[in-house]
Amino acid sequence: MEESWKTAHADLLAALSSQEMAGLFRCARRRCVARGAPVFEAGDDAGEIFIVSSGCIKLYQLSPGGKEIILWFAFPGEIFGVAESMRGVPREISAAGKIASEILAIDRKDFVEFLRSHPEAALRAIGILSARIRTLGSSLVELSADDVETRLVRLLLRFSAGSLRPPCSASRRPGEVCMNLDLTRTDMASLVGATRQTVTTMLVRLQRDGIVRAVGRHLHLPEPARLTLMCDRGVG
Amino acid sequence: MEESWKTAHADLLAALSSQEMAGLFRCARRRCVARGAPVFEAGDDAGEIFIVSSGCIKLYQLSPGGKEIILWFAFPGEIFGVAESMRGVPREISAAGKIASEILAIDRKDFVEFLRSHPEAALRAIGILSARIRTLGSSLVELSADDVETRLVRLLLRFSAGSLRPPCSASRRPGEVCMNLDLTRTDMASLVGATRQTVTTMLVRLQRDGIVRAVGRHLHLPEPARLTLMCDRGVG
DNA sequence: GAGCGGGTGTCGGCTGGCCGACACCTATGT
DNA sequence: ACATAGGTGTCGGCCAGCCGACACCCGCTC
Repeated sequence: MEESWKTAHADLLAALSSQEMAGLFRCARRRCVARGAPVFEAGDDAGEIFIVSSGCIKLYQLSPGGKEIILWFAFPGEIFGVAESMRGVPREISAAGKIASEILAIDRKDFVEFLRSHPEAALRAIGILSARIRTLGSSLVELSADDVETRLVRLLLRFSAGSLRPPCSASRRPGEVCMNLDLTRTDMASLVGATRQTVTTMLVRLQRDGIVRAVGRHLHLPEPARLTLMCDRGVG
Repeated sequence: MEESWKTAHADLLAALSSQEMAGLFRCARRRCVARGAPVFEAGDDAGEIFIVSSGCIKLYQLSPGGKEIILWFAFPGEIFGVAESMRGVPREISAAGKIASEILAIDRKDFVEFLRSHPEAALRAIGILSARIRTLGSSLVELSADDVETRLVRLLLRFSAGSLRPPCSASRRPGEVCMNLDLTRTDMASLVGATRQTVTTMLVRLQRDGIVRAVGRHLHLPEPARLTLMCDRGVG
């Protein structure tokens, strides 16, 4: 019954029979990715697409100035590396393991052939890409309209809401949600388009106000509803 | 021979036989959109997807604070309104005519059926969405890494490079490109994530430096190469 | 246990770009 | 001819957030 670890991006395989899935996986190569190790980098040939089987992959892009901007994380079940691959252009973004991970690599031509012969899967893929477009679009809007605090709060909500992983075992008060993907402040800064220092300061303030609670190495949100409220105020 | 008016987003129909295209268009309703008139708005039911047949449609999103952020423009041949429609959720963005336009509306279920029965078209659609993902991703990176001037220059290049429309008839010096989609300063500001005033100031400076040239109501870029250079400097 | 590297908290100075305000200039319709 | 509306140029005040710098803390390896 606990299906909620899946994200909106993840359901490519859901519509397939186990037989079809096996067909796709037959041409997949299993690959290990160490923490911090690159899967691909900007400029590489985009000959493969990937599926995360365990761990977490960081997708990021370097600005011309060398600053690293994290676009999103790919969790187990999600596909990544699709955009450039399906257009036949070199990689524009980079991917690396956030933690030690295991992924499946599939040749572009195999994947294309698979989509061609499985229209349902192609429609799924369209749905996944659509979701990603909306995520990016909204990030864009946030970035140019909200201040850092709001963006940060939204980030916290996003990464706890879906409960991408099982919640931590630490004591939780009723209603409290757990953000157990432990991001460094630098990661958060890079996700939110701010500096490490600013993020630190904001988080300290949020803790002081009882809006977030530090539990061991990660964070809890005692009153998610209050945070949601914080984000939506704007016009009034 | 002059095919270059098409954009990367536009080639959904390219792979189809004229017969297949006719099949798709049979279930399309032709619709006129006045300048400034809405096609759909955030919150609406996303029951249709659209194809621009003439004119130009502005796709934008309102921030909670009411600020309008332009995500992109859809030009003749391009499809829009796909993302929400393919996921079965209400519209999150809004669309309105930038100028008087004509569009085709297709019911979601007809479009899905079409994709299901035309795998090539589905693959095309995936390519189009992929391109859009990359565009949005890059905008995100720019927005959080570059200053307003750089972003503005990049915008000018983007909208002149593809020569989305035939160049203007005014005299052009050799090598000079024409940006004949006349955006207001406010539009540019909203595309670039800045205020109208800042954009104005920047543009005046760029004109003073001979980097852009005002021709009647729109702009020319005498030395596009120099602009490209401006954007790429960063690390060095 | 010394040394080191990566993550964190904090401070002050500086500034890009936001905000509000105002004057001007062209269309457009009446 | 006038009015109204939308687009443009410019100014000064102001502040959120950037930048550089430094001190601390923890876990790691040699």
